[in-house]
Amino acid sequence: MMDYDFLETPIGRLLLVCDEQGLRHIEFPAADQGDCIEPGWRRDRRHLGGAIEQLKAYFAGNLLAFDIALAARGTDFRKTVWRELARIPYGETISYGELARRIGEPRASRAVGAANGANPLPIIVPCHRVIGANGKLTGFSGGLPIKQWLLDHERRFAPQPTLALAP
Amino acid sequence: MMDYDFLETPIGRLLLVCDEQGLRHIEFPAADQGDCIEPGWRRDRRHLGGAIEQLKAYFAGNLLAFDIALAARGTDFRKTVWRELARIPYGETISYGELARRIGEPRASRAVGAANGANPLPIIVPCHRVIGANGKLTGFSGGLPIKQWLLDHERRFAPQPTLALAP
DNA sequence: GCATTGACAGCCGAAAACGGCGAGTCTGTG
DNA sequence: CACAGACTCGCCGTTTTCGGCTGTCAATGC
Repeated sequence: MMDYDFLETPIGRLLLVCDEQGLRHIEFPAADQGDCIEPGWRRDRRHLGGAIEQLKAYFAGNLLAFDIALAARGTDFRKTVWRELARIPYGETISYGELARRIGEPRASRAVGAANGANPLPIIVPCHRVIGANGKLTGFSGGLPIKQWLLDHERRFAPQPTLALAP
Repeated sequence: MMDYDFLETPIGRLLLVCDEQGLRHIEFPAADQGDCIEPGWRRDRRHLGGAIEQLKAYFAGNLLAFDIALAARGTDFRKTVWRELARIPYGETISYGELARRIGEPRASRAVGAANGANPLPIIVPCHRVIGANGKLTGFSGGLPIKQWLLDHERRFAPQPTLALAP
């Protein structure tokens, strides 16, 4: 049984989908003109409450780490990549190659890019924190402007490490 | 001498045909607009009693294996396939390729599909328990919805193996 | 009559194409 | 010389494509 509902955010309307096990899918319906809603789903936010609350807090700048049940489907490799994505702290960015190294596949940077593109839970699984080795943004399911917006937003609210200047 | 009669079931009206040796034919007359009845046949359920009783029990969920005389006509290859079909247990499914392997013709999966399509005794010879290797249903003489119905029905009444979970 | 062909309720493996990359090279500018 | 941009090539997982293998029947062509 799949439930869904929408959430209005500063970057547009989000479609959230979940089943009994957790959140399955987040989409930017503006990107696709279609509704992306399949027959058999029901509009019901009872099981989406936690996700909606945390996303609201995230966009308000009050939440640095999500904690909800996720139920993303994918191959083993992709799940490994997504798990590693979740370990990148709020406000930080790394390169595709660095992520490849972190999962022990130092030459799989390109496959990491593909796995990033297949991430079904953008924002919550922070694929936007991965950028090119040269600093360029290079791609995002919701469009590069949204990726930039998310990074700016996080840079604004990230806890600044106390500056330790030499006297 | 051929006898026939009809039977009302949850999936529609069935036409049953038999001769002295056993059941010859089962049809979904709704699918074809014609009556499928040939001149010379007589409407008489004396020799169909066993089949009708067992089909009723099957649809009530009280019968897991048929036991009636069958007189299906076909080539040797088809009869081999149909015999193998009858060995698939209630509530289980296998792929066309798996059935081909079981009859010792590992590369004849496509021919198995054709033989399935020529099965004159659907439901009793359970061609509905054969599905694509990817899990899709792909075809059934009475229409895919009925195939799905039969599989759901059997999954509901199949004896569940006791779950042996690690403590 | 008899051979040929094509269409089916499929499957499997190999090969190729395709990305939200990266490191290195080359080239044209100031 | 420093440097940005275009280009090449190797790398990797995933998806798509493709050919070949089957029995039967109906439709062809001879």
